[in-house]
Amino acid sequence: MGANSRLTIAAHALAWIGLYQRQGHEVATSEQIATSANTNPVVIRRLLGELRRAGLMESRRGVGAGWSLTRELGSITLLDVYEAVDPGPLFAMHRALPDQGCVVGYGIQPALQGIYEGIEETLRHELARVTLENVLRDVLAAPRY
Amino acid sequence: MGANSRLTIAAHALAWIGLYQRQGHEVATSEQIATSANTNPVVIRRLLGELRRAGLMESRRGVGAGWSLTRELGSITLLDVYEAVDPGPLFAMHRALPDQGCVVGYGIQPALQGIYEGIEETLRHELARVTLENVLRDVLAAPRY
DNA sequence: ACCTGTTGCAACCTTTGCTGTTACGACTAA
DNA sequence: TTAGTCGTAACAGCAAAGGTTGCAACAGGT
Repeated sequence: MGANSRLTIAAHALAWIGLYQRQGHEVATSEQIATSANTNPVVIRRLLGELRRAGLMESRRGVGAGWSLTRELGSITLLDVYEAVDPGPLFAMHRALPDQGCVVGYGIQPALQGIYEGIEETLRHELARVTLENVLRDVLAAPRY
Repeated sequence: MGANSRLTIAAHALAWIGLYQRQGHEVATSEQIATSANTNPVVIRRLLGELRRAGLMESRRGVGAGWSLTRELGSITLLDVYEAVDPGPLFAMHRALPDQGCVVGYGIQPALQGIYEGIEETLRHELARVTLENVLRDVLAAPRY
């Protein structure tokens, strides 16, 4: 499957910023987050831009600029992040319309539509059960050697 | 997300073959299924080949060749089909290893791994609740005009 | 023994989406 | 005015999905 890492990187960034703010800093830069996630600052800015559009973040420009959270980590769920950065359905329909003269070709899309919607609703429910606070707790619980 | 239509096309093919066999035919050809799904026979043969590897189908060659089910539609679930044609995780980790010297970079992958596994387990459970018999019933229940 | 219809499979192309990178204007604190 | 950071466009590289063509392998009918 064309699985991507957008949810992973976004969760990483949010956990990083949350921890950083807890340590007394006001804002975090895309450069700092990119270093931790081992990627390019522009990738981070693009993702955080989508989170800002969803109301989860705000950014300041100019000298001493950077990113900050608009809510506590405990009130942000993986569902909020998922919907912000990973839109679109889990399963795609046919690329070309099936043969509408065939009984199966005619009925398959409505049938699968209903089934897929139920499954995606369950997925959203699961994502909504995990907060970024939970994620950060698990992150800090990783054993160090 | 890079959603693909493999599960959709495979379910379409299975429902088509199941109905066709119920009408007294022994085998179905990739040509017939491709016509119903409005795609190329080779695409169908590739997908059905993966279902055969999973033990859900068998194929005959030569004149009068084609595809047939090895089980009743009622004993095939969407999970069987999903695992046969759509392997790999739902969410990807970072492409490059995060900074292991950073607390978040160090703990993020184990943390997300555990969370993702739970979510995928729930997804599999949901897929397992739907049989191809259910799918075919819904297909035939589509209103005709 | 040949002909015919179908699968099995390799090779290639196009499209799409994600990721990474460079570049540069916009903005703001000092 | 300067310096540091965001905002965003543009482009390249890569991978996966889907479509297409071509052909060998196979098996039933004649």
